[in-house]
Amino acid sequence: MFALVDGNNFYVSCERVFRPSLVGRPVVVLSNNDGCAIARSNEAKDMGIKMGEPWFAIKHLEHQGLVPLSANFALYGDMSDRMMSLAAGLGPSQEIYSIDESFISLQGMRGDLTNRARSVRARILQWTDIPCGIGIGSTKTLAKLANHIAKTAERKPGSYPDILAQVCNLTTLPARDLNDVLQATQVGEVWGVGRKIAAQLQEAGVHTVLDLVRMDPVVARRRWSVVLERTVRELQGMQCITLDEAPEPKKQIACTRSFGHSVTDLPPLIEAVSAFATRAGEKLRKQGSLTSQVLVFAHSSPFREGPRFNRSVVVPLRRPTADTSHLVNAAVLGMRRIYEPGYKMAKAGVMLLDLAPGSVHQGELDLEKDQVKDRTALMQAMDKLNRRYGKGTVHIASTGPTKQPKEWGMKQERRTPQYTTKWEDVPIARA
DNA sequence: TCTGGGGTCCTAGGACCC
DNA sequence: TCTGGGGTCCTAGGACCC
Repeated sequence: MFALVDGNNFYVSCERVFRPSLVGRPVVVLSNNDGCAIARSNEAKDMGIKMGEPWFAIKHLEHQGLVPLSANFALYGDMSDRMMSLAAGLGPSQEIYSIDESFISLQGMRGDLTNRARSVRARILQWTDIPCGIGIGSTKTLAKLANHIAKTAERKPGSYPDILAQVCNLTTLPARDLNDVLQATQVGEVWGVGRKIAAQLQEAGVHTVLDLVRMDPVVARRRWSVVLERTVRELQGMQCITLDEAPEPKKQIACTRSFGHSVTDLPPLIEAVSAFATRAGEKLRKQGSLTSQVLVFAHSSPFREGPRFNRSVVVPLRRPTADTSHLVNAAVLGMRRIYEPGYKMAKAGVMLLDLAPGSVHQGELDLEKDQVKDRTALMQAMDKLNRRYGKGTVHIASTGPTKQPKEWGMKQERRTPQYTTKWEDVPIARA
């Protein structure tokens, strides 16, 4: 049996912790460059704002009280750590699935699990100020579904029985009530059923979750895929997806950004991919891997008129490495290769592919020992400085004096307020 | 004028090998 | 002139997730 603990409107809730005046008001958190809405408060959802909607299309709602905020990912990561450590108290093992969600195994747990979940939810709210929903089911897919019901029952009274609000335990629901709940839920709400598959299922007469539960898994596989077959079986209570406590290291690492305004010249593109390669290298060293292929891409805006540009190139490295200077060189080489004047670039990025375990100096066998030490020490020093003083404080100079991101039209990232960087610094509210 | 970023898994088809 | 069958690896693209 599994529980899924999920912070409500997570980024908005994090902002409200430090700005309580935003409680009860429509709030959106915007992506990089304030491009589009990536989190919405309930009030903002009620205004009809969709996930991912561009800011320019909803800007007029400011007159109606909509509050836009630039994202502060450092803060959200910090709040996430606190929420996760409290959620872990629900059961013996935990899988952190995303910044605001974790699955908890409830295997071997005795007693009233619904009550236990309610007290964990209350503790998270009291200690972090983050409201969350908890769903319990016999498989991860059912726990996800239960979580959806818990949040929807709270946000839209009458959509489901009130008793299921905030904490929804499907394992203790009488069969008839369970059927009612499944019938009241659209098939597209199921974890693993996206827009495309949902449309195909509707076409085939499968409208509600109840319809999907009653589908023959063999049919699901034949007409769709093994993925849908697994989903159907999970909904039927057969565990196909296991808890992943310690996720494998990433198989690829990306750093990509849209520009604040279009970029046509080569030098700013080179600076951009240099910065991306630097960031990607930090992530690479953090998980203890080496890369042997660097992919560089740039493209024009798919939303704008004009000549389209969309190119990428994979630059092989002489040997696996995690050395920022090699990554930057490869990224610059790649950008020079794909660049062509006359196009308005809207986005570029660097991806590290073909990752393998290893530390930075393993790829440097041809260097003298002292040089290896220097290299490693240099990379470590850079990582440390950047952690302490903020991303991009130090980086490899690839084209002379380095510029700040804002010169290619990007906003500086918001930083975690100093007083929230450590768990111990946070005053804990007492009952 | 203005439209996020970072991942995973699965499948089909081609290249290549014996 | 006749030209198999099976396996693996790689890549691109699609669908999904938050």
